[in-house]
Amino acid sequence: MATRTRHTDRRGDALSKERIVEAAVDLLDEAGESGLTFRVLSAQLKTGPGAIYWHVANKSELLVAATDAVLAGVLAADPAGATPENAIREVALGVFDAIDAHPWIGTQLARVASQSAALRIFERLGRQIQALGVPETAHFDAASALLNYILGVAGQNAANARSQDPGTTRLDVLGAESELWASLDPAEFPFTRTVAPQLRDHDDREQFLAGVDLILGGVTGLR
Amino acid sequence: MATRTRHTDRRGDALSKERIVEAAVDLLDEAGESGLTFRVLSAQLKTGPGAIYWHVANKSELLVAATDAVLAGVLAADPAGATPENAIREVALGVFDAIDAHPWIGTQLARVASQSAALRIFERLGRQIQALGVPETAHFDAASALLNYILGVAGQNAANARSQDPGTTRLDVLGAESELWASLDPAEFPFTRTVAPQLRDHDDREQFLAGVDLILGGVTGLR
DNA sequence: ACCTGAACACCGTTCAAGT
DNA sequence: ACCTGAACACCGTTCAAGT
Repeated sequence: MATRTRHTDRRGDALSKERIVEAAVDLLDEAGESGLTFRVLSAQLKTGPGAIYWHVANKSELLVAATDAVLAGVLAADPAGATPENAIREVALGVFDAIDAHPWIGTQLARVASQSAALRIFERLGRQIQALGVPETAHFDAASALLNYILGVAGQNAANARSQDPGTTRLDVLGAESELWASLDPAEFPFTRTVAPQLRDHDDREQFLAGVDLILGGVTGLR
Repeated sequence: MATRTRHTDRRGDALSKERIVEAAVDLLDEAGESGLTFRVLSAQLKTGPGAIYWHVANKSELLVAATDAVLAGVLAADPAGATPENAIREVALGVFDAIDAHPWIGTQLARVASQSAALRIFERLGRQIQALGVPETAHFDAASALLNYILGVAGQNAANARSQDPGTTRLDVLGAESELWASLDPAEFPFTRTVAPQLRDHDDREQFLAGVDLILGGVTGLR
């Protein structure tokens, strides 16, 4: 009745896919996407780069596993929203906030089609779409539209995070971007210039939700 | 009154940013994103890798310029749609088709926030939103939602293209994916399984348009 | 079975030297 | 002003050799 398995955890530092993924997530969070290197990662795990390949096929698989690991937590619980609309907002915001906390997830989601993480988001969204009482023929398109919108925002937020100097705040970025928009050629960019002042004090999260609501509005309009 | 400039085009092969970008686009189209290398590119241009750096700051700038070059054509003409809705569909489909022809554009658009190409798409969309007759306060959110949706699809389509073996057709991919969906755990993926049969004979382009229409439906519902 | 770490085949980028 | 191409500082990945 020994509580420990055969010989793996005599010491707690035996290599495993979980430990590798965990270390990769830490590295990505601290050093960003360019900070994840098999050399740095293996040094952190006190081993050689080759050892990682015993547990993980390649870097791409490692990134997928790291994304899954973080999003698993977010998507574990069924959304508690009282209405399907609220449940969808909840799922969307969960992904949004996860990307806010771990920007590299955004890059990963935007890059890799039909990865298990994206599939799980799709499933969650679809179930709530089914509860919305719209024609069945519209379910697939509706869930797909929501997913693609979420993945689009994911990619852009990740890009924003990547281009930010460590010191700058979200407000600095918006201010600079707003000035850039205001300085565009009025003949070529009339709309963007009109909207520039709104950029400075808009809230990314609220605008993200507004987009979700526009899609929801379109879907419920089919009833 | 010589028609040729000082000494640059004595021969037509003098290096310039345009020629470099042109060669980069060709290389990206033929060999994919991983095929674009400063060594291969400079060999194609019959020069050394260092020469490129006289005209282009780095690889990232080259990719941005290549994306801009291709999308400039797509976004040059004002959309001819009779209604704002149709004009928006036209812009969206233009981007969609450009990505279909040059998948690497999708990756680029999904990766780089506020790049000039994305800004031009945003502007085009926004102008038509203004013509839609919805409250002004909604214009920014509406244009942003459309752009993010388009960029999300862009990223996924690029990812699909990247993961495809050169031989496989779109139908092969859909067939395989449909089977994968159908084989998922019914307890965990009820919605995705329900929708799996629709995947096999659905049309990416039509589903893309359906998503645009859902957002448009949400926006016009604000009137 | 699992780990080690040197070595391979690449990258993007720099820079002294040329014209 | 513009080009050349060797060299630098990295990568991901492999693999013979160890335990």
